[in-house]
Amino acid sequence: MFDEAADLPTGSRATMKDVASAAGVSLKTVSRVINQEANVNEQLARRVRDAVQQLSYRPNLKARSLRRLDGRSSTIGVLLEDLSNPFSATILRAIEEVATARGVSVLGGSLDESPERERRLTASMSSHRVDGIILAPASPSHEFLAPEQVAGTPFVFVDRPPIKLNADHVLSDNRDGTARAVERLLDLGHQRIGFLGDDEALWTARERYLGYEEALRARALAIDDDLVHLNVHSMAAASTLVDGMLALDDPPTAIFTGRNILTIGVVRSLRHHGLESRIALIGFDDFPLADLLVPGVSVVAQEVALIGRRAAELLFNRLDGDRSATQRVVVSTHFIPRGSGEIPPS
Amino acid sequence: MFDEAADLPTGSRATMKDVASAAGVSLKTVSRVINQEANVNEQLARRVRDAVQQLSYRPNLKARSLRRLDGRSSTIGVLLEDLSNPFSATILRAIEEVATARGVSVLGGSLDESPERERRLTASMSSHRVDGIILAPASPSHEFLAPEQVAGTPFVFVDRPPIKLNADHVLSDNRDGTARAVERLLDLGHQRIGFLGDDEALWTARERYLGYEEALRARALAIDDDLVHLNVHSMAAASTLVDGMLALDDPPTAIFTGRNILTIGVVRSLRHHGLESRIALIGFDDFPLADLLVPGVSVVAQEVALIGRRAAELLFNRLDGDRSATQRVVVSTHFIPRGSGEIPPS
DNA sequence: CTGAAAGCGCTTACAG
DNA sequence: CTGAAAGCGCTTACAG
Repeated sequence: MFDEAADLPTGSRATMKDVASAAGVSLKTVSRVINQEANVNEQLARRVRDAVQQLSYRPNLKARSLRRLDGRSSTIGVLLEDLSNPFSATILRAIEEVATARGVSVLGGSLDESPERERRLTASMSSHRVDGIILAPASPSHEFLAPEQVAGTPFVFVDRPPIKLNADHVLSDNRDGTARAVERLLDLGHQRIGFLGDDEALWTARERYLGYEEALRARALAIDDDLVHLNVHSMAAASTLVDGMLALDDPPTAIFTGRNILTIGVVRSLRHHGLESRIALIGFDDFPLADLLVPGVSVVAQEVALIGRRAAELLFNRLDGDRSATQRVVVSTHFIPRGSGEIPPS
Repeated sequence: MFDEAADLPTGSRATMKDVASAAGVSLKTVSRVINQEANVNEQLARRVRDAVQQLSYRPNLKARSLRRLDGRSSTIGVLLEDLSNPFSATILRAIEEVATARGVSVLGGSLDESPERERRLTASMSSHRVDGIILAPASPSHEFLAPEQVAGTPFVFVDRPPIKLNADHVLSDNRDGTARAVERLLDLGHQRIGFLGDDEALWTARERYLGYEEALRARALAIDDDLVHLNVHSMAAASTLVDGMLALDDPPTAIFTGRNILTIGVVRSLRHHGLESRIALIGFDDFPLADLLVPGVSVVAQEVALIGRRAAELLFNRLDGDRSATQRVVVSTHFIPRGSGEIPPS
């Protein structure tokens, strides 16, 4: 079983030099065969390939990229919020698809909304000399990445735009998607529409709130502070806030949630009060089984995989030499009616 | 904004040599400071640190690992089924946690049940000279990895054991977990329990079926072929098969599903027939919102993050020099009662 | 405590 | 078409 590697001591790997002497040719000839350069005698090439097989030789990319003029490592860095959440996981997978097709590997990392982790992991990626970085940013300023950019590492931001840095980015149309969904509720006759949103420090949370505000303003409706809650971080907090809104003298007839865990919190509260079929609900972000709940939960869905793919395409375009102006790509959200968003005011 | 990097031409990075001349010291002194070796004059060290800052210097890990005796790249490879599915994503994240704490980066990849992709991506990891590989395998034999192992790359398998290769692995107790859940149904008085399972080629699918068989045998109950369906690949297929079982003269009073998407297919079918509160259901693998369905879906849950963590720990133990015998770690599943599994036969 | 030389495994730039 | 020498950015092994 180990015969093929018997020529080398255990624990060490064949080098190009080993292949060269096994094949009885020079180092350079092996390099030519490995890199599929033209003009190699077929007989020599054969001997080289046999030796490669024999020794289980694997070219050392670190040595290659150290010497190559372009210095490419065939690696990109992908830093997202949390690789275990479906949003980040889907983006990573979409990027991986594009990268693998080009023979490029992906170094992944989770930032957990920590600016400190963002600094540390971008520095680490930089030490690995990745060819480029795709980043769903966590920090309030990306000035610190300017030296990396100048040194030649292209950055593409996803989900949130860069701040104090000029770089390509791919975003969802958070504001428009929200405004159009809220308009639907208004069209059904709802006048009192609650809003629950995530941390105001997050660009996406602010944009979604602005979409809500925009839709109400367009109908000349005032914002009722009793119905608006920002900085809601958990499912439980969302439930509690809805409990409170339902106890108002003039409770909402519809609710819009700016994030899927908040949507689920609202579903729990409405169920608890037996109101899930009386009060309308639309959530931003789709989630699994939303269609199996009763009623099905209507959502503004993001094209998550498309966001990842576009980001990867932008990055590889830059690596292919595209020097044109920085791009902002906006990926459209789409509304999925499932029942909860189609309930009229009662 | 770019002043700090002004000393170097755009598109190039500072090297240790640049830092050395900026600080007016030798290369070796810079190396000492970067690697935090003792016995460096504090004044020189300061000058070096200033120059590092000034030039935005980042040590080049590729060059470092090329020269270092241990050859470590501070990178591990993680190849899973599909980085976008919650199971793989959770494992990846758990591994990342352990790796990051040690300053090690993670190269991730999806195998999509393709043996060819497994070969290609392990070879790619090998070319990147990762320090070790964690693998949820897709191929029917892992003999081809023996040369990599001999060359010194440790492998840890997750979710499924290695075949024709001796390597550490971390598994769930698929068989026991299933047997114990089916026993619960038997204890409730169920005699006709349907089983829906995934592709028989998958080790986990076979184990879960064996658990079902074991539980029935222990009660001297015969397996009824009309109630057992293996090689069920999709939610829709599961629904259709349940439709068929329900039309039998002697339909099942309970169903066990070997995978979460099959569980959801069964829920759909039972609902369609209005039987979700009449026929018991237990699924292998938890899924989001299982508790929000009516009735809640009882499941055999895996400790997914723990599987990832254990795998990472095994791998780093090997990298730390552990030469003891190959280990099999079995992580216990646990039953979560939510209602659907507690329905008695009618 | 500091540094000059050699070498990791490749590719580059030249010769022949 | 093939190969010997130099060098990528570091660490190692020695001197001083």
